[in-house]
Amino acid sequence: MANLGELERSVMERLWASDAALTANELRDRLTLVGEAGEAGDRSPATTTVLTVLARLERKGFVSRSRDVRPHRYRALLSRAEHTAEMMHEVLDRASDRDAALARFIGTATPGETDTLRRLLDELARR
Amino acid sequence: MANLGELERSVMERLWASDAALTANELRDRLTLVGEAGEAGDRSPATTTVLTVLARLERKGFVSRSRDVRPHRYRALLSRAEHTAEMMHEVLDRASDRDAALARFIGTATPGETDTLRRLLDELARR
DNA sequence: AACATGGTTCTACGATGAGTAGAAACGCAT
DNA sequence: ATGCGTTTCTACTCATCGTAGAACCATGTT
Repeated sequence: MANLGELERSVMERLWASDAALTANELRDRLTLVGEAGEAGDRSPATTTVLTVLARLERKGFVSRSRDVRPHRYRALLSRAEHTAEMMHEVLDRASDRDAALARFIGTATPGETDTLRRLLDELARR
Repeated sequence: MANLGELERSVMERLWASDAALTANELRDRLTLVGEAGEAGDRSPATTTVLTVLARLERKGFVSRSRDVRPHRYRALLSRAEHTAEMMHEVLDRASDRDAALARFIGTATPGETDTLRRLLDELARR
């Protein structure tokens, strides 16, 4: 799975943050590009820019589009959590020495993360 | 951390697989590009190509180079396991809802993986 | 000292991906 | 039929990456 660019990621972020499917214009309004150094106020990208990015995200399988309503509506295919988990598995699967990688992962995890993991594994066992 | 290209990844793979630091030529010998469709036999990239890639990997902080020996020797700065764990943490940190992401991660992990995780967390607690 | 030889750096080209958005085509309400 | 918002097409720029020749450099040999 190809990695996303900066604007693509921002778009996904807004889609993930919204329960409802959004239109290109709604997305444009929610997007704020970081203003250039010598500039005041942040801009938004043009609507066509957002549409281009959405088309690419659709082609890559990250968003789906409702073509039956007139301003097309877009939504993320996976939740942010699902997407993150998938990425993590992908990274892990790419490593040939999974156990060593997991050991490192646990070894460098925060206490909060290890707590969460313990709880999750317990729940899993209890079922 | 920028993601790696295909050749860059192959080079890292050989460095990870080798205990000793390698020279550009040793790496070239270990690299086998997938031969083109209408071709027989696999080729290796030119040595200069390998050197270019190594310079880029050095700039990106993935490999270190011994400049004091004449054929320079290159080695990976992180082990494959360390690198994988770092990637996983990076992905996880990028998600705003970590617990949900971890839940999905555990929910879609293989039994082997959950076993390993349990063992690791036990060890961690026992210490 | 001059040279040969292999190693390294410099430079560059082509391909691809991503941000950007105008121009053109489209669909629908009036 | 016209107009307006929406969508697609096309295209430019920039960065990255694979690729490698040309030029430069270090070292041992003659």
